[in-house]
Amino acid sequence: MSRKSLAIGKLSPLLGYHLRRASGAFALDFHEAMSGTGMRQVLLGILAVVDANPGVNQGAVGTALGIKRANMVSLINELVYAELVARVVAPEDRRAFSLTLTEAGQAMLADCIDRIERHEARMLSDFTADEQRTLIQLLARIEARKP
Amino acid sequence: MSRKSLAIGKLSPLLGYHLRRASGAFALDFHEAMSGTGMRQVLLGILAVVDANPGVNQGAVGTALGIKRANMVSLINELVYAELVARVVAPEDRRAFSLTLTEAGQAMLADCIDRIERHEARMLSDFTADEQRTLIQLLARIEARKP
DNA sequence: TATTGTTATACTCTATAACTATA
DNA sequence: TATAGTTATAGAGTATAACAATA
Repeated sequence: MSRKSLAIGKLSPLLGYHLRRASGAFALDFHEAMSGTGMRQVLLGILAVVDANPGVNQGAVGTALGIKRANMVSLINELVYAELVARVVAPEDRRAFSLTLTEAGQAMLADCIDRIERHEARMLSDFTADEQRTLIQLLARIEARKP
Repeated sequence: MSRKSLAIGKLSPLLGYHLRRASGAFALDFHEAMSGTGMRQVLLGILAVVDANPGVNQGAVGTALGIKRANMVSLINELVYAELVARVVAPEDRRAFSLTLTEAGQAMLADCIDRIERHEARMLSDFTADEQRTLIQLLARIEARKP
């Protein structure tokens, strides 16, 4: 029965490979954790950034999260349609939209953050608090390296 | 001119968020590094696993890399069509395919690994060797957590 | 002219279900 | 009946280019 697990060869010393696999594992469990909420990783990112920056422009949210303008459109449409985000023309620049969370959006964010905390605790159950901090700090330095 | 960068709020302590962003940043630079080769992250993973396990079955490669059987089909087709992978019916199980790298496949893998090493060196230029090892080890523990 | 958001579009990755041929 | 691979299909993320309205 014991199926010998395969060698990954030249992939093993490559950080990019491990990043991809670890990120995929997290995404999969994240997806399960969100079951029933309708939320996905991108949407939750947007909710969190709008929450932290009420009145922020649509484009600025995209920039903060690495989402292209063109792709923001339908994502924001989804959130507005779900009545989680309110979108009004920005008074000081009528080209732009000013975004805020609705009450339902705030409740959704709070619920999802709860779920995510349990999901992360599950994924990281054999990591010390120190290891978790180290990991986040190292990853944050990689993100920052984007020119 | 200085555009204030936006707060990411409740995302900041979430490991999953940082994993996703760091993995995305790596994927983007990986893509540039592969320019002209026609290789992508998944395809390179397959080449590396076939290289490390000559004669391996198609399904086993998928399992090792977390790729579903159904999705392996067109990926292997691509590699066979590009004459990087040779696919023959497995002598001991005629349902299965036995995969090996062609000479062109070995050359492609070698070229891409060179490019990837430069790409990773670029992404990790301000990381010590110790930090890189730590990061890989922590990530590998997350991958292993997949049930 | 530059910027904000929009539309249209295409490619890739991933997922499920139903099928075939071998075992 | 179980497994290896296949087909068809759908959802999601991301990319580019051309456009309208506003600055």
